[in-house]
Formats: sequence, C-alpha cells, structure tokens
Amino acid sequence: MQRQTIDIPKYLSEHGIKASYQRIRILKYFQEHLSHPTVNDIYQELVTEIPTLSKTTVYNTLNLFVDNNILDVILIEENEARYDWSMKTHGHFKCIRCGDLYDISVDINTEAIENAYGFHTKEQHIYIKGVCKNCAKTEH
Amino acid sequence: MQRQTIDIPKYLSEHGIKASYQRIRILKYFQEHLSHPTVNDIYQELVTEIPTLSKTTVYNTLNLFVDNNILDVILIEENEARYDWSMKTHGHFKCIRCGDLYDISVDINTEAIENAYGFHTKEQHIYIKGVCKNCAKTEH
DNA sequence: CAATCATGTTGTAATCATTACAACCTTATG
DNA sequence: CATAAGGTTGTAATGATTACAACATGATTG
Repeated sequence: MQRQTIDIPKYLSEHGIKASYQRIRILKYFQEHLSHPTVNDIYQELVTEIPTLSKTTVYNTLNLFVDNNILDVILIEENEARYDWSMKTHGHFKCIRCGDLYDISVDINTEAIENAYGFHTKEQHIYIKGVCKNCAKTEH
Repeated sequence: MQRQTIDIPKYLSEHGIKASYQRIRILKYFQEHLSHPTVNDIYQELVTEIPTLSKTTVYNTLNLFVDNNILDVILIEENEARYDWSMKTHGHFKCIRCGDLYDISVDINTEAIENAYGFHTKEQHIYIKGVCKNCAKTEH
C-alpha cells in the first residue's frame, strides 16, 4: 500500500477510529513527511495551522494510533519517543554524528527464535547506531 | 569471559575507571543478578547495605559504565532505561503479559547493511515483544 | 606526617517528556 | 432541538533523569 495514495478518513474508519479533524491532520503529517517525528515535531508544525491544538491531543492521538497498529513507537532516543508509519517491517539506523534517522531494510528470523524459545512474537524492533555515509566522508 | 570469575576492581582498571567502593558494588550487582535492572532496582537493593548511597551516584556510575562500554542501555520500556552487562551481542524479548525480560541469541548481518547503505556500525539493538512460553500456556 | 589537589559522592533543585483529570466543545441520534 | 457519547483542551501532577554545588575521600608531593 502506497502511503501517498491513502484516503485518510477511510483508512481511519477501517481501523475503527473516528476521523476527527485533528486525527486526520496528524496522520496526514506522516503522509507528507517521510520522517520519524517526535510529539513535539508534530505539534510545532501543526499548531501553526491549528492554533487551538493541544499537545495532549497529539499524545492522545499518537497513543490511539499505536494501539490500533497504525503507527509504531521507535525507542532509539534516550529521552523521547519517535513515531513511524511503518508499511512493512524494517529497522532504523541513527547516526551518532548528525543525529539523522534512516530506515533500513533488515529482517530477523523470528520463526527460528519462536521455535528455540517458545515465544509468540507480536513486534520486532531493530536499530543500529553508528556513523552514516555522509559523516564518514566529512571527517575521515 | 565468564561474568562470575571476573575480578571487578581489576576489570574496572582495565577499562580506565577508578575502582571506588560504590562502583565496585554496582558492577557486582550485575555479577550477582543475571537480570536487566533499572536504576531504581539497583538503588533499592544497594541502599539497604550502603545507607548513604545516592541515586545520583547510581546514575553517574551507570552512565560512566555505558560510556566505557561495560554496560549497554536497553530501551525496551517506554518510560525508563534498563541496563545490561552484555558479554556478547544478543537481543532481548519482553513478555507483554508477565513483563519479564529474556536474553535471546540473535544476530543480524551488519556487514550486508554496511555495504548496502555505507554505514559504519557502532552498536546494534534487537528487541522483540510478544508472549513468553509460560504465559502462552496458562491462558490458551 | 601534613598539605594540597584531583576525583568521587551526595542531596537538592531543576528539567523535560508524558499522563491524569476535569471542563468544554462537537457530533451523531432520536 | 435535546441528549448522550465521544473528542479536545489546558492545567496540574508524575516520574525519570540531569545540573550543580557542597562535602568527603584518596593519591601525591614536599
């Protein structure tokens, strides 16, 4: 499913969520930005267009979306959560120099782990920290 | 290297850390508990034997250990950090029913990722959430 | 041994992300 | 309209983490 072509109100209804204005705008943020925003990133941008927007609403909405499997939480920062509209399982790479966050295509064999340990997997999270291509270039 | 046989003061010196009483006791905590404690877990247990212990010291010491690659931070909880004395690369599994945290033996092909994206890897973190063997048994 | 200096520890206060809660507003339904 | 259910908002509380300054400790030098 292409993120760009999604009918957001319809998409919300299909996930059992009533399509309020704020919820539409917040999900639209993810449609327009292929990034991994924090609560504040979203709030700061939307509050310029929706002056009455409350940060609590952003929190409520993001939690609602996570509970309904529309968004994933990325716990790669030490102090705040980032959110990701994941269309498929992937991992994240954070550059410790420039701080940018990249999607990476990586998968682990959860079936082997389930067999070995008897676990039933719900989510898998993979993240790598290091130095990105650009930063590796600039200062050897 | 077996965690049980390590000479802690010597181990700290080898990592360029002065072996104070508090630092020894905190690292010893990891030697005695094969768990993934929070700052509070460590503080609560040690303060009974070291009544003057400050929580700030636990924070300072754990940050010091992480900076010197003795401990890893596990960001699997939404609200607080856990710490792990990792002897080798592995992943973590958190049961969403009982809340227990397990070590799992899993590795990803970082070399392939480095080649594909030009990243230089410093750390890799893998965690899975789901239902553990015991909890899967108790309620179908 | 005493003096001195660097380093480690402690407690309090501040910071900051997140949540609780109550009041208010909006929407759907009869 | 009237009413109820649900959504939004703002403020206050919570709780993990850090900043900072005072104090204690341990090593070094004369």
